[in-house]
Formats: sequence, C-alpha cells, structure tokens
Amino acid sequence: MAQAQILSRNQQIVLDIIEKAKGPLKAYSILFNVQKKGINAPQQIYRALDKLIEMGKIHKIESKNAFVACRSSDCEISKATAFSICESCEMVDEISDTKLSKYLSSFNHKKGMKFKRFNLEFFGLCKKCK
Amino acid sequence: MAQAQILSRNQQIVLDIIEKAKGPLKAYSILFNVQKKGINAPQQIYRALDKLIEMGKIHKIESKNAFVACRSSDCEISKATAFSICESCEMVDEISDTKLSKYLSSFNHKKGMKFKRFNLEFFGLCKKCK
DNA sequence: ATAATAAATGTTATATTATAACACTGTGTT
DNA sequence: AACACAGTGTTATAATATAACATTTATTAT
Repeated sequence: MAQAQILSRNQQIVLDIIEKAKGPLKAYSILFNVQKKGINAPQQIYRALDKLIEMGKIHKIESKNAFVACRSSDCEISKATAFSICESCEMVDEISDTKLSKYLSSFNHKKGMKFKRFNLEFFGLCKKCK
Repeated sequence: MAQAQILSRNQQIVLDIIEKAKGPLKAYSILFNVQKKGINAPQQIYRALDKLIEMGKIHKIESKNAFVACRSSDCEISKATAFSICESCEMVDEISDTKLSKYLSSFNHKKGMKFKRFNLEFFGLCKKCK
C-alpha cells in the first residue's frame, strides 16, 4: 500500500485552494488567492502544480489551461484521465468509469505505439444547461 | 455532399504550412514562417487557425498548443479527435479508428450529459523511440 | 552529529500563447 | 447606392508559462 504523500507548505496551500473550488482553477487565479499567504510569484504556483500532478492529486484540463482536484478513489499517479466539460457553464466533471478506462488502456495503436497515459475530454451540455 | 470549402488568402497560406509540416506547428512558428508572405501579426494567424479548425481542416493538440492538418478521409467539422503523441520525439499521429470513435461517440455519462465532441490524447513512446 | 545530497523556496526577469479593439477592404446582395 | 458580411491589417495588451540563480529546509549516509 502506497504511503500517504507528505506535501510541502506551498503544495498544501495550492491543493487546499483547488480542492475547495467548485470548478477548475487557473494558475493565476490560484496565485491571486494565495498572495495573502505569502506566495508572490507564478513560479511558486507552477512548481506546486507540477508536483501535485505528478502525485496524482490534481489534473490539468488541457483544453482550458485549468486545474481540478482528483476525485477518484485512490489518488495514485494518474495515467488515465477523462473529463466531461460543459460548454455553457464550464462545469468539469471527472469521469471514473472502469470500463472506459480499461478499454482505452488496452487500446492498441496500429502503428505499434505503447501508451503510458491518456487524457480524454468530452464537450457538450450538462444536465442543467441542456 | 458537402461543397469543397473555399479558403481565404490567409487561411490558405496557414493551411499550406501546416500541411507541409511533418509534425504539429505552434502559432508563432507559423507566424515566423509566413512573414515573407506579408502576414505580420499573431491575430492573422489565430484568425486563420480558428476558421480552419471550424472547417475541420486542422486540429489543435491541446496538450501542446500546436496544430496539425487533419489526415482523416473526409475533413468535415471534427467532433471526434484522437491522437497518439510520442513523449520522446514529439511525433503526433492522428488516430482514425472507427471502433474507437463509435465507442466514444456513444459513451454515455452517468450524470446525463449529452456530448457533442471529444478529444483524446494518448502519450507514450512511438515505435522508433521505444 | 555532521557532512553530503536532494527537494523546496523566493525572486527577478522574460518567454510564449492568445485576445481586444478599431479602422479598413473587398464582395455579394437587394 | 446602401447594406451586410467575411476577411484583413495593425497596435496594444492580456494571459499563460518558464529560465535562471541564490537561498533555505529536509533527508540520507557516514
């Protein structure tokens, strides 16, 4: 069993903000939110974000340049991510569907590529906005 | 049957560069490549890119902020995109796999979201780099 | 305990990616 | 002609991300 990760000060501050948020947060919006805690520069945010991603605590939504907390049961290093994104309200929801994950993890590209990781982003209208 | 799209001058210039390229191109690298043709400003590139994406002529690789020509048989508006990306040589390959596409297009999110479009990016090592 | 190593921090500067805003041009209506 | 519309050119600026370097803190080995 993997040992619980110990986070550094800045990593914890950044993770707290992202976990409290209702939706994806952008790096600079995180920065503005933590300036009262003594974090002043983008670098500090991006470094924390990088580590948190490595740890699988958060994910980056590539199409939005924004970051969300990982909600899947165990937060190991994430090799398989999928999200549904509402194009109206911008809501992002992590999809944890075992079948989907298995299907994609075992997907074999004709050209003989061996995959380590994938990221899938679905776009549409959520239940509310529909 | 959809009529062949007529491209504007700038759209054609940008598409030509992207089609000639071996891999994904970034907006500013396109810009530097077309300055001899009288295109001077990022806006002109981004406007062309936006239209070309709308037309399905090119795709954006979100994780790289780069653009590739669509290689799939018919270049209609693209609602279902998938790519394999080599983490070593940065090669990007469009995956056109009917089964995969059908599987994902019919994927139904529990939370009742209706999808219009998806983008999938696989990461790993290509045959050469393996 | 201490030296050595690795990880994280703080800071300034700068690179890269992308959009806003406005004036203008060409083309096709009606 | 008057109008609408898509595309263009241009200047300025916003938003996202990294480089580089000095310092501090934590971890490990001896």
